[in-house]
Amino acid sequence: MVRLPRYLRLLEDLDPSRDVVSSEELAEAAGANAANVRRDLSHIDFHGVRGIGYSVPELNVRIRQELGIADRQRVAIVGAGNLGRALANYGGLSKRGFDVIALYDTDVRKIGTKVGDVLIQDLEGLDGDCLSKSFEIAILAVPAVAAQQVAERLVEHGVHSILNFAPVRVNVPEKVSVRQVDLSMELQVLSYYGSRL
Amino acid sequence: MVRLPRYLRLLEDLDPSRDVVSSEELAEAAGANAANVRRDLSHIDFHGVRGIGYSVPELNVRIRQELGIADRQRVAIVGAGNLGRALANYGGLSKRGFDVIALYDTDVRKIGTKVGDVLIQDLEGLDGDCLSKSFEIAILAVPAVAAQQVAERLVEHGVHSILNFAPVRVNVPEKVSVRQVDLSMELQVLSYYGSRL
DNA sequence: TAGATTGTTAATCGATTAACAATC
DNA sequence: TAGATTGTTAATCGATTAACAATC
Repeated sequence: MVRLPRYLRLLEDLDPSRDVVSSEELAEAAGANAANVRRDLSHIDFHGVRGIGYSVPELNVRIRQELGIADRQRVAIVGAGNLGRALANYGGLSKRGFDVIALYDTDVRKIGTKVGDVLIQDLEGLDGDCLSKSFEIAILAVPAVAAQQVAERLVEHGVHSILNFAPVRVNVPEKVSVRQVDLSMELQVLSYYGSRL
Repeated sequence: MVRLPRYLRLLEDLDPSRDVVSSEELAEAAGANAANVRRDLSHIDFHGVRGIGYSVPELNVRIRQELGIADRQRVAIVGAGNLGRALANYGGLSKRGFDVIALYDTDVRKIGTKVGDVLIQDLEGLDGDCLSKSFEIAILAVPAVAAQQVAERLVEHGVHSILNFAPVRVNVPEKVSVRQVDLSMELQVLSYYGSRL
């Protein structure tokens, strides 16, 4: 559920000495309602103590478990353009348990160079690479025209979660989950809400 | 409403010779239901012709109107790090009616240089700049620690829509609308859906 | 008329939340 | 016991959608 990461964020930001947190606090951090939080947590079968609150470390573990990020996750980025490079450089990912282990491009001038610690590799090599260092999450940062084709290749190689920054919807089998981040659509929605204030 | 930009995207991608579109097509493009589409459009008081469909050019105009993007929108980006630069360079924005007219940073080594066509300016100059070339939308691409402070300054200068890429929620007055794009949270949600397939 | 597609009704579903008993 | 806070009920609200009459 979409609020769990927000609860997790609060837990991480909390003073390390804190060992309990209330539904009230979690609600505020997530922009939700306290009853809502209690619902959510009881729904993932996590329980607090009446009159006290929820155990911070236990909740942390439980949410990570639920999100499927108990272990560090390996991520590949496809497309070493401006956006792909920015994402590869973004330190926040590692802090949150995601390791960018590969950056793919088709431009021979880029292949072999590095972005931060990450080597840019030939997209053609995807097949072989998958044998050694596999990843289940990929970030698509390629031009719109290439997105569908690349998505299909990724899926072929066992990727089952795609975060798509290309401004087109990609069609993938049902077993693959995709999230679309489209800058211009975000701005349009923002403009919509902005225009009715 | 959040689906309008998706309808708009289809209209733009449609063959220019097409002059009508059905709720069925719009639904497919937006990942929604045809009844849903008809609801949405009738809700913004836009009507089609029974047995025929909706007029493509008229719907295009109507949606833009509703989203508040009938005219081109001026956007400023704050933060000329990797992400800010990537966003400034992203051609897709202009195509969708958004002009990046300013890129702010506090790093004296960056100020005065250009990213594409956009000059990097001193954040301190925000006040004066606002007099000449004002913008109502800003994209926050600064480090988490600076986000709140910068957001407040933007709001002071009349910005009332903020797209926030910094991995913290910013607190702003009610009259300001904010959208949060948090890469690691997106990945966490993605992982959640991926892990239950 | 026959075919197509809208606009709207009515049913359904899920998400939200106030409220409060339970209980630490 | 008094105070705090959970867990859950029940009411409410809005979003979704099948279905179909309206009508081009």
